[in-house]
Amino acid sequence: MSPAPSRTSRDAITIAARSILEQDGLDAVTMQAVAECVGVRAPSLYKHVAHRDALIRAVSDDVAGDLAAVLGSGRTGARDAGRRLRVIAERYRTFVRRNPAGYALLFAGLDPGQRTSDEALAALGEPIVAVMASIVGEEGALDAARTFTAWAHGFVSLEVSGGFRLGGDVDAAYARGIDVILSGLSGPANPPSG
Amino acid sequence: MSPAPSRTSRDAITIAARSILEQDGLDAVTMQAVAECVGVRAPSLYKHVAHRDALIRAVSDDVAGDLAAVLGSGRTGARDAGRRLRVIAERYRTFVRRNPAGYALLFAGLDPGQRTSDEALAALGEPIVAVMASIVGEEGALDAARTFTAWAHGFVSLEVSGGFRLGGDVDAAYARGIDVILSGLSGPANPPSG
DNA sequence: ACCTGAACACCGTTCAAGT
DNA sequence: ACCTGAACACCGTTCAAGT
Repeated sequence: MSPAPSRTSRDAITIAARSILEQDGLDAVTMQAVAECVGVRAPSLYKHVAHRDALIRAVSDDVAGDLAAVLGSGRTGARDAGRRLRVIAERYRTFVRRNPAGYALLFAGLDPGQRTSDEALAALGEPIVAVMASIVGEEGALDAARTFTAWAHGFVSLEVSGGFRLGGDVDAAYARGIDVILSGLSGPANPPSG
Repeated sequence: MSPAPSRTSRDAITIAARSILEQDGLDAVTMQAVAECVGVRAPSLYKHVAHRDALIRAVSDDVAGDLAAVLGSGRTGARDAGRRLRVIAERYRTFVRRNPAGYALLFAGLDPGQRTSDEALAALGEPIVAVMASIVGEEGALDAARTFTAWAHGFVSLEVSGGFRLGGDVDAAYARGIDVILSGLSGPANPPSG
């Protein structure tokens, strides 16, 4: 009935771009490649996304949403806070290893308008802050969450980008790192008065 | 005497590229922009670098060398190991904040041939492993260095890419993070038997 | 109202021709 | 032996013309 119903959608375009990104890298996410993937010509994409940067941003938000869902799900699983933190850490690492290029996108864009939105970032940090509150108390939760997040982000980033090339048991090093941080957070340097 | 002495050099080209990178981002590091910066036309660059990727790689190695020099210099400065680690951590953060785009380059290239060389990486980690050896002993040094490096890399990466948008005292959070890790490394989870 | 081919500016890279 | 203009393939983006 309508003169020309859309042959594709913003969602389909975003999914296609994300798939190409993980398979062949950011440079391969070409307007032409994405267009071919959804069965259309490149200029048609501009009916659904403003420009390539906006498309990359959409992919970035998509990844952030998935990660937040993974981290926030099943929050009632483990009883003590230490175990909950370990569960979160494992989910975090698993997600990044499965979506390395997409995850890198979350921190790659130095220019504004392309980087992840504030709400998406807050959603990512929320479950971590919640667990930390029950470990170090409310007032130290943000600092503790930052320390944990910095370590987890740094570890998986280094792992994914090939920074751990000296072998050794990387799985064990990850588990050990959680122990170090948990121990340090309740150690002498971080009394509840902090 | 010689028919045509080089009007530029690989070093000058690398320095120009690095300067453009820090000022305007990776996308601005164009063969034409670099060429203009060294007073030559774009095709002439190919007498000194194989292609753009090789130039980016040269910049990356340059940055890695500078960072290694910063981290390794003056190793005899502080007496106790904890203070030495704090000094390294501060130098690390200062360097990254001064060379954000160059530092990001060290971990951006997922494709081989473009990422930092193994020797450069080893040089970066060496002073950290050395300090860790005097804190947790030889056998736990590599693991401890990885935990510290992951945290420091993660913290400054998040900071530089705008991941800490909730305000708060970021300087204090960094100092606190060092305390947490130092405390955790000598805590109950990490006895010398490790 | 969406799709398309053609066109434009730009970039990486090659190469024959200059000196 | 290095430099250059011209050329090629490719990409992002725009737009008039189709249906």
